[in-house]
Amino acid sequence: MSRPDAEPSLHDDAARAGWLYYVGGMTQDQIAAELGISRQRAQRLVSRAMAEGLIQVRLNHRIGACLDLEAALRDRFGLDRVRVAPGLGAGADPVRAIAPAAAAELERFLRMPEPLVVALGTGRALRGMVDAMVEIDSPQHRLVSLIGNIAPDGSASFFDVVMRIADKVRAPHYPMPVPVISPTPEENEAFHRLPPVRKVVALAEAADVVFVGVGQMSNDAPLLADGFVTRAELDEMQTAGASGEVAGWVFDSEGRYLDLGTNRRTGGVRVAPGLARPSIGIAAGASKVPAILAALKSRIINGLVTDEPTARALLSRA
Amino acid sequence: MSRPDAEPSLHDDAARAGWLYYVGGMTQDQIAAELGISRQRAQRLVSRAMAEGLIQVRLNHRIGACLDLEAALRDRFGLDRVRVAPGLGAGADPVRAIAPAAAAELERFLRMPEPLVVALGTGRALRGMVDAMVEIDSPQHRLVSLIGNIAPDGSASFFDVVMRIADKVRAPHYPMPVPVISPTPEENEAFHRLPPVRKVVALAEAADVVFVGVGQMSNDAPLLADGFVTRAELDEMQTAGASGEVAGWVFDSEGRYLDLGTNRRTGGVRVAPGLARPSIGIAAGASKVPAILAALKSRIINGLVTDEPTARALLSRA
DNA sequence: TCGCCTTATGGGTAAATGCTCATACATCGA
DNA sequence: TCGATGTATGAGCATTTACCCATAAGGCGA
Repeated sequence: MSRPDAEPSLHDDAARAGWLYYVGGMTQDQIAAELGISRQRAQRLVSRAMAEGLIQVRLNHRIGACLDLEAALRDRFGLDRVRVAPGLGAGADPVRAIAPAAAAELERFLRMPEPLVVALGTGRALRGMVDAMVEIDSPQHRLVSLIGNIAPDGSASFFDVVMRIADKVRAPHYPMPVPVISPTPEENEAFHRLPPVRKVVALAEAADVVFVGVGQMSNDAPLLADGFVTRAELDEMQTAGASGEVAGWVFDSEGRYLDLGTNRRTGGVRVAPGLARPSIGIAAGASKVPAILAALKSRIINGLVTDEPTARALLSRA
Repeated sequence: MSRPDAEPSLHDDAARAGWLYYVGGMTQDQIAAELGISRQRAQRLVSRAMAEGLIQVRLNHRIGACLDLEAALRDRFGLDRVRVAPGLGAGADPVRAIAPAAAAELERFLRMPEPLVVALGTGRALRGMVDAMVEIDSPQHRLVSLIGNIAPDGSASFFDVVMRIADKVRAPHYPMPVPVISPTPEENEAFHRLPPVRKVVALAEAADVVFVGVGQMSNDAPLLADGFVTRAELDEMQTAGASGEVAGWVFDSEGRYLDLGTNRRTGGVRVAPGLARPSIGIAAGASKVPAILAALKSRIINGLVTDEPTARALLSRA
């Protein structure tokens, strides 16, 4: 029995209510009458539509101050693509601010007709970007992960961005079937000698465009919070000048990859600095400023999506 | 640097306020505090951002497209009630797609406490609607058929919708005890002179709400397939510009009833065009597009339940 | 089957929002 | 200079929305 959606699901109702509210400009009373439900239920549906990201809001105007910051960043770091989203005020999660802009930037590439290989890192920023994306049918592209998808506890999907994007664009996708960080260099190498892994690695290295988050290596490092490195390993790398990481690979304040600590056991593909293909960093937040700065200096990334306060901080420290 | 401390334009402020409101989820009070303005000004900026399209809202859900189509149909044809169900893909029976939506629409009326007279046509679409209906005890309403229930072979129930609905709502029901199409105008008139028939006709003409299918008059006409008209009669009416039919009454491409062919011998009640009471067409399918278009033009129906591809076709031909 | 636990529902209410209006300010023309 | 005209502002108020809570409904294990 193929009956895809015979009964209007909760999502359908929520989407409809949200549409009537935000697009149709109706009050919740009117929506309740229209759908034959109570006002409270209408309110819950509308709020659910927003919470689940069924309703997407974007700013269709470049605020002058942000444009100025973009131009300044472009000048100062020789960037190809820069987007600065308005800040949301202290205390707000900067991912909320940059997600729509990041999604728009990714969609730009996905809408190109010629087939592209898009390489992706992980992290909360990329996760937010994907959530803010619309569904877009682009089966001509290939999506490849830069970073292993096997977490320390063996679970397969952490912030598995590639899978989620692939859902939305219906494009072939290639997760990196290795541990994010292996216990020993030998085990890491063993994984990377496997032919299927070599294929994915080759694909990632040949990517036409790269989207990555940027992690700080201060005490609030995502690598530590997510259990990929121990406190001792973090200490060691901090002492050696670790400033940030991209796709799990740690670099110093000049953006030079370190040859120690977990860098000897990190799986997947390191984003090569200084290449011509677009390499877009998606990152915002005061604690990430030194890391972003370093990645920009060595051109691990040559494009940036960030928010207003982060942009200001980058310029004042540069 | 390009514009040292340029005064932020009104648009900039509006965009920023709208951003903080819709993306940041702040209250207008908080925005006012953040930007150092009065709450009223914040409110005006937010509302301006929306009015000028600085803030774009879109729905990231499959039914989003359907809602857009509904709005377009409502605009284009001045309809009161429109539902567009998501298409089920080529090859699938469109009745399957629209039946749940049609049932929901009918249930809306049946749930009303005040007694209604509901007039019904026949056809596969209405049959599907009834099958998709839940049982609902509404003895306050009366259900009346628009169309005769005597088939050419003398059998009484073909797609007899009224009986089946009545089963589900346990409401009094009034079949139209005349032939769908009589052999001669005289026989038809003889039936309609009978007092019981006149009562049913009067009831149908006073209906508070009408649900009908819409039949095409191309070579795959339901009237022909079900043996109500002969091939010769169909030819004659096609030559005269027949475009579709509602409850057995044939009309041209502008929705004007023809005065020839079987229209002179059709029993039951013709749905009068342009009345205020809801008259909901339940119809989908590529071959029905010209018929639906005609019925919409002359407002034989002022409401529509259809599916996505049909909705698109209606709009592109309109 | 019963009773417990989780989840959904609708009433009530405080907070937030949108609207109207009187007023202030500025611009422009006589 | 004065007045007229148009526009922006904030106060007050009606409407709308969000949240809390008591209760009902549904699911699940004993």
